[in-house]
Amino acid sequence: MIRVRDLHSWPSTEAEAIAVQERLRPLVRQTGLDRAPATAAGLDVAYVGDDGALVAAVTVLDVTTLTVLDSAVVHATTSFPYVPGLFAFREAPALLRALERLRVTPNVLVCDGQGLAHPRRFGLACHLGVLTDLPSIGVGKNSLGPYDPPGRERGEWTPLRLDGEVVGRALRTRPGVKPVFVSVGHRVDVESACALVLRLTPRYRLPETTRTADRLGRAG
DNA sequence: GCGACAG
DNA sequence: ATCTTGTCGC
Repeated sequence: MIRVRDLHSWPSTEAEAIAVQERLRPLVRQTGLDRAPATAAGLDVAYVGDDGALVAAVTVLDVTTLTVLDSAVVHATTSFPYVPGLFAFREAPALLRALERLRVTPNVLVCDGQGLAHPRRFGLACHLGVLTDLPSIGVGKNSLGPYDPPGRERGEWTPLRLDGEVVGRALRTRPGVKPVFVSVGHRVDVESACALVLRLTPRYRLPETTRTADRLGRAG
């Protein structure tokens, strides 16, 4: 089963949150995946109306058949506001609780957001990866920085830069459709991350993992 | 100071 | 993220 490492308490101010990110950043590892992952987890959060009520959903898929092997849902309330760069402090607590409820431990976490493609190189994917010590990757629908459009064909990509540093890739998963933004979360290399994303996108722009998690979250 | 800014 | 119908295209 998945165990969450108690590396820090959850801050309530932006300054504390930034301090946590800078303290955990050195723990990120980019070592390549030993072998192609057989299972992958999709994580997503749905917001329900007024306050900070949300639903964290996680699904575990067989990478070959794209069949859902396991899933978990957690209803919670966030107090941390949405601040670009501090996204994890809003969604990670509930997502971690959902991960702890899984009966099947996935080989890799596919997060809905950025990994190293983050202002302090510690996006949601890095945070979840380090706290669970599981391989993880970030697949964002939008980029935090500018990027050159990759070729029109599926599989083509361009380097994603931030502050002049390569932090990920803008990857085309569907011909002529807006690319997704892939970056390393923990214990994976960019090449393996993109290969996995392509396996998870035989039909749609977004990985099947995030699609199933998204649907589960909306269903409640 | 002003605008931009993962979900 | 979320509010939202029809419509254009494969």
